Amino acid sequence: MAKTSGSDTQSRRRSGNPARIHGTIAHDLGVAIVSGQYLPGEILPNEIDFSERLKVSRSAYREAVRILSAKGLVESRPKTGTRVTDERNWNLLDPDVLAWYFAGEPDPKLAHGLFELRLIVEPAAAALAAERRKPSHLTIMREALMEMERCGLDNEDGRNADRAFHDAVLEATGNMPLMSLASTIGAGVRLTTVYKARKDELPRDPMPDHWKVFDAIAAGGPEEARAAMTELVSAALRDTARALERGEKTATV
Amino acid sequence: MAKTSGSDTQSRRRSGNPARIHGTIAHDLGVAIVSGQYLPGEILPNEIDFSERLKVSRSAYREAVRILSAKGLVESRPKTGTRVTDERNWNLLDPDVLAWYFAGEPDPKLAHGLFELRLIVEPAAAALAAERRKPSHLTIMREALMEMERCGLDNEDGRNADRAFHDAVLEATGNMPLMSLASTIGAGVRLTTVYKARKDELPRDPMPDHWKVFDAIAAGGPEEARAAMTELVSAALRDTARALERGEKTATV
DNA sequence: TGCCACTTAATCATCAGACAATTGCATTGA
DNA sequence: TCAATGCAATTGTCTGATGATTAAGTGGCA
Repeated sequence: MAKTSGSDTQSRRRSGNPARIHGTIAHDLGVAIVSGQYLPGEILPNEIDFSERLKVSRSAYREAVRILSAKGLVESRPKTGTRVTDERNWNLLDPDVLAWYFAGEPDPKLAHGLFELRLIVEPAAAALAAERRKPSHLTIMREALMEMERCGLDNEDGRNADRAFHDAVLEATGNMPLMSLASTIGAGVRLTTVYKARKDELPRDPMPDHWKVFDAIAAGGPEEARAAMTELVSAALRDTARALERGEKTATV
Repeated sequence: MAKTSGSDTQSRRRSGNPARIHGTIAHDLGVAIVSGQYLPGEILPNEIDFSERLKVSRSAYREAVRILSAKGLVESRPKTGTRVTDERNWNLLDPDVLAWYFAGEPDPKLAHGLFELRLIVEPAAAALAAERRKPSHLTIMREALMEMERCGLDNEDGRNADRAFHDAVLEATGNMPLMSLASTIGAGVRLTTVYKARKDELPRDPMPDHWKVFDAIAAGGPEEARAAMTELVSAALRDTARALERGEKTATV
């Protein structure tokens, strides 16, 4: 277990808040668990020993465990101790858990799973958005795309704009469960831009696809929006596929 | 804030575990928040006062707040206090949060959102399952359906079997993010059987639709499975629609 | 042998109280 | 008007003790 950097809500609150001990412990332990450093079924050292080894108070450590428990990663019982739960119980849709997954080397299998989810959800969401979007949604989408054009996808601002666009589409559906998928979809979107950052490949311009989706949503054409989004995600998957197979990755995570 | 009953992982751990104080506080506070008793932006009483009022120690109360914070419901800062976050930040895909939502009167808008999600995800999942299911998955599905037939849907066992079937379909996709949606989809499934329990309406037999899905998955026909699942969910939505509009509900939650 | 009630010890759960760190806000001064 | 400063409220962290739960062992008994 090591550093503590990360963009999850635990180790670093939403806007530059200082790291709290329970948060950093939860982050570090969470990363250790999802990366397989502690296997499901394994039992963590007891609170006293572990908190001592981590050089923190028992209460701070316990709060960290509560966080992990709330996300389904561990389960505590008297006498038995705190054990890592079966992977099936992990709440993968939790933004922090997902962030912890991608803190290290992205798992190609999970990455593929995320793309599959995008391919299922985003076209349908685009169709719904085309029917329900309000002017404010269109404004957000337009500005996000313009920001993408201005920045490009080889930097953080551009990637955030990309994610903002996809978020806005989900938001425009007015469907709360779909909106909650934003962080998951966003992780998938980010994967594209990270994997694709291989310089030796021609960086296909993603903007035309994006604008097609936007135009369809703006025009109120559900099926056109669905088709355009399908094309967009498919293209992203194609661009990423080879890198995924090889498990390759570039610097900026 | 009142009782503390519930089937979430906080107030009652997986298998008859006794309720822990931090869990019951998290449950009660969580229900109070999602039911609008505390509005987003509102600030909770400070730890000392509130824990005193709740008759629990400050540490137990703090652990409860950590749980809520991990699920995105609240945010704590020194000096400011602990405030309820914007609803957009709530992790609706978290099994506990969803359970808390439906602890009281189900919100028709949310219920509709869940059906929409089912209509998007489940047909696609059925198609994937048809391609990838293993014999073990088919066994689980078959047994779940037989259990459904044996019990009917007007009791807890039958409803659990129903959910087990839908879970198994997601499981068979081998897609981790989709599997994590099981609890969310399950909540949607449960809604059907709860809303539909109006005795004066003819209880359409749901089994043929279910068997059609099963047969298609077993036969390895993706498109047949997709179509059958679409039909199943659509029918469930139709059956539920009127009750949803009227916001009616029956006893057993 | 096989089974049940009881004991035991390990671990988490809860409590109480103190002190530290953060931070929004008022106050002050230029 | 605005920036620097100090204050006070609140959460954050620490310490140490006691209670509750429970898996596993123990012994009696049929």
